[in-house]
Amino acid sequence: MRDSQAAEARPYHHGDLRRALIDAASRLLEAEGPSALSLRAVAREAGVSPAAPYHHFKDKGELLEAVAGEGWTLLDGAIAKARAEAATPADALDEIGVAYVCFARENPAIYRVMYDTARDKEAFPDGMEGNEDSAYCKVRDTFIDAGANPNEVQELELSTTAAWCSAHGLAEMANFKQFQHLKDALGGETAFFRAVFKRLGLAAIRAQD
Amino acid sequence: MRDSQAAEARPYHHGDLRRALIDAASRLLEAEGPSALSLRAVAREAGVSPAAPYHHFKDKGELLEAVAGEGWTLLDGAIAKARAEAATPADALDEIGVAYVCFARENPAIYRVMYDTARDKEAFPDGMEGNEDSAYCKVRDTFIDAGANPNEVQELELSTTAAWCSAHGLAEMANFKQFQHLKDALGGETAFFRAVFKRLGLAAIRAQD
DNA sequence: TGTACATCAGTGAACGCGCGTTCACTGATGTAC
DNA sequence: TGTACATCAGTGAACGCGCGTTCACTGATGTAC
Repeated sequence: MRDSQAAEARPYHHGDLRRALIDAASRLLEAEGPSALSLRAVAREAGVSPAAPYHHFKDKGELLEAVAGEGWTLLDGAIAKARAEAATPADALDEIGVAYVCFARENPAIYRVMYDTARDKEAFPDGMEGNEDSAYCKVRDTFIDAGANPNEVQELELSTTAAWCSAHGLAEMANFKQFQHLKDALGGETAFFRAVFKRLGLAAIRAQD
Repeated sequence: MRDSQAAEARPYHHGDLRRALIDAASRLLEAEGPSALSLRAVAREAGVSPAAPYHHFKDKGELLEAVAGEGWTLLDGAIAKARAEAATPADALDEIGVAYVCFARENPAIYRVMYDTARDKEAFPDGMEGNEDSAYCKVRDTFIDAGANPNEVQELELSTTAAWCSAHGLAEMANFKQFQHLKDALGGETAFFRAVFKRLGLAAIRAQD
């Protein structure tokens, strides 16, 4: 207990500083917001000298990418869960959307970092493209489950894109004051998200095929 | 021509420094990206001392808000134009979306600032709420033009929200590499945007009423 | 029309700050023999 | 099992930097008389 930061008497060698730095960054992000995130602050939060992170990350950007990657993994999980628990494939489309927006609401700063780094790279993270386990492919496959023709690849991609963009847009505006009365009228934030997706009629999209 | 920055021999009193600072900020944003935007850089770009902006803006935040406000005005205009030029009200819903995303594509950094400040305030800019001329209201009224029941206020708001969120989402992801093959297949970026909105079936939403 | 003076809109130097990163270093660990 | 030594993962001081903002100032403008 000789160190004010760490609960345990921290050994000279940390054990898993990489992990600890990512966690510290996540904590700081949610507590102070993205603009407050400096490498020095992360090191401070992890109870380590400002130079220590350089043994685990090339630079600040690489740490941020790691945080974003962690976020995408969590989001993948939330989407998979929503899909698995939905009563019908058509429901699953809405419920995946709800889960997506809820994730963004619960981790707003990490969500922001996820998209900031994605925008910088002008691409979804690697996992989304070739990876059949990616969240993007899960959404696409849910359209197929709901009756979309798997052979009409282009239509399928457009549907998936449309659904994904809607969810992202809603995630970014979810906290706007202008929506408060809708949330109240519908009985809560989650109900509001669900109503928007139902209104979009994602399930109806597959009927066009 | 004694000053390297300004083309004219600049008088001691600028004339309209407020305007010039907003323009300089917009220029810098698009040229260098949002992270490069400092008050000092804006003053430099405008050919003025670092302290000069403080006669026109309380602080950096107030300048950014002014830039964002300018952006919203431009976006309003683009939406009004798209609505006016569309062949039918149903088309207008798609074309407003296309115009929206194109605006974001043409002014990516300003668009980002617009939403960053909006998110910080947790609200659309003032114009969107009570103001019947706001872009948001224009979209809502286009749904009515297209056949939505103006008395079902809640449904109407949900439709407008759904459309708006879709457009924002697409705007933020428009440049992702993963969409390149769709753009190519469809014959260009604008065609891709249009296809996504058609796929969303915004016009079909009003048919549910 | 002329002049005194208040006000306005700039200047440029300075402040303290936290940042990302580098450096020479040192303590801890693990491995070859 | 012990020991020499290479390697690893930290330290903490220092670097230069650009930032937002403040300050006392000064040149330009406009207005009252």
